[in-house]
Order: sequence, then C-alpha cells, then structure tokens
Amino acid sequence: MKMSGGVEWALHCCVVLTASSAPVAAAKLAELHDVSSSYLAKQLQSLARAGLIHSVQGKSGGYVLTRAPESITLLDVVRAVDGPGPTFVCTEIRQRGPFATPADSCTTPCPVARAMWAAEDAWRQALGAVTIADLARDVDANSGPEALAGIQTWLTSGAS
Amino acid sequence: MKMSGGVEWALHCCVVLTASSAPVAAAKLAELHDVSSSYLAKQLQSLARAGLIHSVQGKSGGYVLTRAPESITLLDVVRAVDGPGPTFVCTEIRQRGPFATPADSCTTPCPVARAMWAAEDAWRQALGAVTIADLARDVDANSGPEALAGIQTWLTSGAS
DNA sequence: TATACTCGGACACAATTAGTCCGAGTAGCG
DNA sequence: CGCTACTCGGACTAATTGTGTCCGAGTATA
Repeated sequence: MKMSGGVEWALHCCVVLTASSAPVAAAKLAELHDVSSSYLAKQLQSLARAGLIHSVQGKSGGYVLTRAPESITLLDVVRAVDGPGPTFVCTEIRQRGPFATPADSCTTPCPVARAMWAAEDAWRQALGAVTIADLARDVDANSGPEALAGIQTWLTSGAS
Repeated sequence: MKMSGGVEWALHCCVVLTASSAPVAAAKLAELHDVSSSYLAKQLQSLARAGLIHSVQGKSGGYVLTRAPESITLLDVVRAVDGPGPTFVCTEIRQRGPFATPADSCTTPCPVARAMWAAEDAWRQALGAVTIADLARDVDANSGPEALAGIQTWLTSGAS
C-alpha cells in the first residue's frame, strides 16, 4: 500500500500557489519542481475537479487557489488526488464459507472493518487538522522567507 | 491508494487461530473463509516471516499463533502483510528545480513530509492500540459465543 | 522406510499507477 | 473583427504493483 506520488506534487504546488494571486501555468509549476509537466497536469486537473483550484484558460492562464490557504486542509488534497474511497475495503468475509453469518445478522459492520476504519478516521482527522497555510508557514521557517518571495517574483516574471 | 486485500484475510485468520491451540492448515482456513487457498498461503507466509505465527510442517501441520492474542496488534499484522514502509514517500522535491534548496540545509525533513508522516503515526498508533484479542471479543459480542466455538470444533475435527 | 500431507518459494496474470500525447477552448494582439 | 499563440482537458500507452496459481522441498505419521 503506497500512496500515489502525485499527492506530494499536488501539496507542493498548493504551497507555491499560496505565493501568487495571479494564475500560474502548469508548465511553470512543473519546471519549478523539475517534474513531468504532462503528468503534473493530471494532478492539477484532479484538484480542479475537486474545486480546490480554479483553472483560467487563455494566453496568460493557469491555476489559482479558490479558497484561502487556511481553509484548505491536507485531507482535501489527498482526497482529491488519491481518491475519496477508504483504503481498507471490507469484502464481508463473514458472510462466506460454511460458517457464514446470515446477512440479516450483519446490521453492524464487521469488527475487523470497524477497527481498521477507526484507524483511518484518526489518520483523516490528523490530515484535516493541517492546512496549506500551516505548511507555507513551516516552509518559511525552514527555508527562510526569501525563498517563497524569490519564487513569487520568478513566477510573475516571464523568466524561464 | 488501496490497502492490500490480503490484510483482511490475515486479520480474520488471526482471529480464527485464537480459537484453536492445535495447528490449523492453510487449506482449512481458506475453505472456512471461501477464498483462494493458494493466495491465502502467501499472506500466512508473510505472517510467519514476521514471527506472528509459527508454521508446523508434516502430516498434521499448520499454523499456530506464536504469542498471546493480547500481544498481537493490528499494526503488527498490517506491517507484516502490507509492508513496513511508509505509505507516503518523500522524493525531496525541494532539492530539485531552479529554486532547489541546497542539500546541506535539509537537515530536517520536508514540512510536507512531516505533516503526512504525523498523520501516518496517528494511524499506526490507532492500529497499535487494538489487539487480536479485542477483535475476537467483538466477534463474540456480535455473532454470539457459539460461533467461534462451532468453528473450533469444525477445525479440530477432520470435517470438510 | 515409504507415504501422504504440510509449507515455501518461484512463476504467470490482472489491475492500478505513472507518464505521454494531441485536440478543444480562450484571452490577448494586430 | 480575425488571427495567433498559449492555456487546459481528456484520451491513449507503458511500467509497476498487487493478485492468483503452480509445483518442489521437507517432515511427521503409519
């Protein structure tokens, strides 16, 4: 069970988009991170479909955050890119085999599934407690404020 | 990102193994759950490699739990079957591209990775707090104590 | 000692993820 | 007002991982 690597790209892109209010093209983000622009486009499309970013077309188009960074959680990004479904899927093993419990007795989910889903909920809650703004602040604290500032000027200027 | 379905099988097998102190063959467990015996064998091998169950060879061989059910957590099973590695892998995006932060400044992990790993830790902690014994107790409460008892007699007797 | 039953690892197949490509659409410019 | 150039969007292909199967090595039993 490995998480889609696109999640990492999407998160970094969201942090970068924090620095610019003007639309940023997918190719620019790809060059900034030195990743495949074609593939990054797919992740950005997922974010757009989920309503986290808005796409503006045309000559000077690109992507912009739709909401304030404080109101976008990591859970939102993960659900958008990696899919909203639960990681653990219960196939109702208890209803199969010679000792199958009858279906009418299965009003509550399987205890195994309950425990696994409870752990997933803890994971989701932890992800939902962190916002993109928190990440941007941490990046500032780590790499210094001049980093994001430099990126911002690089994004707005047409430099390659 | 979907968890390996074998985790579900392995957990149910561990719960069933709680009921029997004698070795249980993989084929028996497969028939009980109505799943592929060949594939279930692979999961049991993973559990054996991790030291959670012990394999007894020979004519009346099978698998037995090595420890008490109270000391086997769901995290142990998940790590054994699904792999111990983290679900989120950091590819150090920050060290790439025109604004790459130099490697010597990367003493602490990327903030993005830190947040993701913190969420994973919450998930693992929740999994580590539940034991196979807890699951068996819940199954008893749900399906009634006669269910596991019947399975136990079915396992020990040579019935097909 | 022969045998039948067990696990164990090596071998194919399928599904999901990763990555690429070209077409539809739109804002800017002449 | 039309053209151009640049953007996103979805459809297509390749690689990796998970799923499922098979047969051989080993051991307790009779």
